[in-house]
Amino acid sequence: MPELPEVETVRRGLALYVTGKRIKRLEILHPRATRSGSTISLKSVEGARITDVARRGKFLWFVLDRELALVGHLGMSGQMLIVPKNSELERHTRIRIDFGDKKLELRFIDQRTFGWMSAEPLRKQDEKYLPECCAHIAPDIFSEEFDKARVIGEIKRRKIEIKKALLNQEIMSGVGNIYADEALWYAKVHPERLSSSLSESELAEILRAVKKVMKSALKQGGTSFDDLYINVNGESGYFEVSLRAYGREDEPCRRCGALIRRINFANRSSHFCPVCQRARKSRKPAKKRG
DNA sequence: CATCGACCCTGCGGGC
DNA sequence: TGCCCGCAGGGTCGAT
Repeated sequence: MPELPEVETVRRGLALYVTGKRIKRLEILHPRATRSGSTISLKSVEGARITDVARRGKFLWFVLDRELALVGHLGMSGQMLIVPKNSELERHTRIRIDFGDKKLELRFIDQRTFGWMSAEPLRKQDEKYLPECCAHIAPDIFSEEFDKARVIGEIKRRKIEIKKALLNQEIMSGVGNIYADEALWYAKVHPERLSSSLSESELAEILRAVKKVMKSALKQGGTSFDDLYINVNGESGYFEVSLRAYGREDEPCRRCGALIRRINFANRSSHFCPVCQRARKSRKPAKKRG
């Protein structure tokens, strides 16, 4: 369930260890660990030196000293761990990367195999180089290229539920099911409100909430580092104590005390306060008929 | 083109 | 105790 804050936490942890190192050997332990549709063999990154670790939304990649990037997506359950080479192989280890280090190696572990790694050519986009598989992903709210007015326009011109718009990585990236629920709770907007019906100020408020929620998660996620053993666990970044909506079905809203509701939404669920987050902005008393 | 919904996958927990 | 089913969900792709 890693969303932007978790992926950024992983990126920072990885950068501490891998920057400057050379990929000596990459071993693929599961056929689904590589991105289907990728044309370049993952093994072709062997021999490359890593100059940086970059991220856009939930995608992260090793910047290499060649016209290629090693991209990773954690999917639902992916983890990237820097662990002792002689430690027992976790059951769901999909990829191992040897940097020629005597003691440590990188392991990509992914129980549900929605995650992957891929060697991707670079494509120039707005004076920046992006891996091909990330070219369609919009900038995230912390990126320099983030354009608030454009995002608000993109949301307003669509006729979809606001939560769907928040989850659409081509409008704005990095937001997943958990932080979408949280942000909508803070902004007091019902997840099923039609995107085109929202005012500019409501959308600006939602974006503020998205930033606030992810910023505070990032702050907490960034504290668990250790120079010797970097546990960059994609799932460790959630702090259930601070969640206001997600996973709180039938628990009291921390603002008004009403019970949080859960509804089905596109193969998953939405959590919201039925009182703070009205489906319509104003509620007129129901007219009696007949 | 825009939007929707099925699908990929595994582990876990509830119901019986 | 053990089986079955639903649920968790990011991204992609085919259908409408």
